[in-house]
Order: sequence, then structure tokens, then C-alpha cells
Amino acid sequence: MATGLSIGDLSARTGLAVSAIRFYETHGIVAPLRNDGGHRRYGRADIRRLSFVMAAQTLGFPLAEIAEHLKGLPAHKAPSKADWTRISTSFRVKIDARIAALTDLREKLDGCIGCGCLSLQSCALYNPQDVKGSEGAGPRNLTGLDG
Amino acid sequence: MATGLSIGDLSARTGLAVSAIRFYETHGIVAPLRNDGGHRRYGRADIRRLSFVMAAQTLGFPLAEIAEHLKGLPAHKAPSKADWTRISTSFRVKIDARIAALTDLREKLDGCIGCGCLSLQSCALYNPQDVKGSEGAGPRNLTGLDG
DNA sequence: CTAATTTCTAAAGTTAACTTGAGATCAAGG
DNA sequence: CCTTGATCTCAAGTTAACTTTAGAAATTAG
Repeated sequence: MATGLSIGDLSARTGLAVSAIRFYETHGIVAPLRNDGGHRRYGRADIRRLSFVMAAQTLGFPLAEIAEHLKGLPAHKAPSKADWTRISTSFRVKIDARIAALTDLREKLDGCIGCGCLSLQSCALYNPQDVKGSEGAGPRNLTGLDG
Repeated sequence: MATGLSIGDLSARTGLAVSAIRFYETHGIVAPLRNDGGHRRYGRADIRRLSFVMAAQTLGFPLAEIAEHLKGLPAHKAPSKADWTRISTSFRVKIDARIAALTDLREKLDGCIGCGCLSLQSCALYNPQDVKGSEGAGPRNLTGLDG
């Protein structure tokens, strides 16, 4: 009982599905210990790791990138203040970039609303200069977030 | 030659892959005519439809929703000024909502950067009030954009 | 007219982020 | 001790948005 949290406990605490937590493990996001019966045992710090993942996901970060960030953190301890400051600052930068991109789009759109867009040449929305055609199969990155 | 654009022409004009254009057809986004040999023939308006799709996608709209918007437009004609105003206005609303959500997140993050987030209870980022666990399989909607 | 492109269709593969299912084992309550 | 209920593993399914592949037919270039 004092040996740590079960995966069910963690699920209850974070709101994540048990299957999702196991899935995250295969992606290196959590690395629980095992008890004698082979069941996963989590520590308190894992709640934070998972909460961090959830927060990052609402920001639109792909799991792979989140996992990268987490590599820099101690495996079974909560992140230190320095760790957290580093991470949250880098988040801040990305959010700023997204807001800027959206604001830019909004301006273009404002210019378009009245014009009827009968001119393909002059319409900024119809001529985005930054459409980088992603290569290969799979879902497209909708938000152009990477980088 | 004067009978319309081939799918290759359209691909060159829009920057979309030929396969993507065919794919869009199965989703009701374009509905080209056929020539005697069974090859697709597109009109000028289709360039706009596809450009519209690309613009909407950079805004993060899922294809299904874009297709919905396009249902309201004449099939083989360019959208009228009224059509376009309706659509672009509804875009504007969604962009505003996204900017607001991101700005809110940024504020929360600002409050977090210095705090070291040692308190799960008080950290806004760790306790997002609006995490709605999407049901079922498939990729998650990263941006919380729908609705 | 022939060779090289394009296009056609239909089916299967890809990626992300998980879920679902099957069969077996572990743990906890009465 | 026995019966639920929780976990375990591993494989396969799901969704979105496309791509890739294969074999055949149409178009275009020379």
C-alpha cells in the first residue's frame, strides 16, 4: 500500500485512461517500477509528469516532442524549479509564435472579408506564402507548430 | 485543351499532390467532370475551392468541416461575394476564439514560470479545467478547435 | 506511329495517439 | 479459500489525411 500508486490510481488521479498510461510508457514518458507480481508501481512524481504531458498536449505539442523535453528531467523525481523554468519558458516562446501567426492570419482575413476574393492574385488567404507541403503519409500537422 | 484543366494542371496550380486532389474528391470537396477518355476535367473555380481548403487547413479546420462549408457553395462556380463573406466571417470568429484561448494559456504560464510548480493544487497549467477527454480511438484533436 | 507521360481505379500502407480484445495472472474482500 | 476485479502482455483496430503501388488505358511529344 505504501509501495506506490497502481496504474488505476494514476488513472484516477490524472483522468487519463489506463491504456493511455501504458502507451505513454512505450514512448518513454513514464518508467514505473514493478512489484513482485509484475504490476506497475508509480511514484508521486509521475502524476506530475503526466499532468505535464496533458498540459503540453493542449498546447498542441506532439508526444514525441514532449517526450524529448521529459528526457531532461530526473526519471523518478519531480522536476526541480530550474527544470520547470526551462521547460515553461520554452513553452512560452512557442505560444507566442502561435499567437503571432494567428494574429497575422486574422489581419489577412480582415482584408479579405470585404473583397469578395475575386482576385486570386491579390488575396493573401488564397496565397499563403508559407505553405510547406509536408512530406510522406500520415496526418498533416494542422497548426504548423513544429520548429 | 479548352475543355478544362487536367488533374496535373490543378496540382501544379495549387501545389497539392495529384493523389490529394483525388482524395478530396472522395470527400466531396471537388466534383470534376470527365472527358471522353474518362480523365477528370476541372474548371477554374476548382482552383479556388482547393485554395480555400488549403487556407482552412492552415487554420486547423478538419477536412470534414471544410467540406461542410463547401456544400453551401455552387458546385462548379466560384463562390459569390456573399458566399465568401459568410465563410470568411465564420473563420474570423474561430480565429478569434483560438487567439483568446492561447492568450489565456500564456497568462497562466506566466504565472507558472517563476513558481517552480511545486503545488499541484495551485498550478493552473497542471489543472486545466477544460480537458475534455475525447472518446474512442484515433488521433486526438490537438487544438481543441471544434465547436 | 511509337515512345514517354499522365491518368485511371482499387487496394493497401503510413503516422499519431490511442483503444479494444483475448487469454492469463495478480490482488483484495468476505 | 474462493470469487470478483484489477493488471499483465501482445496483437489488432481506429481516425484523419493522405501516399504508394500495381496494372491498365488515355494523352502527348517527337
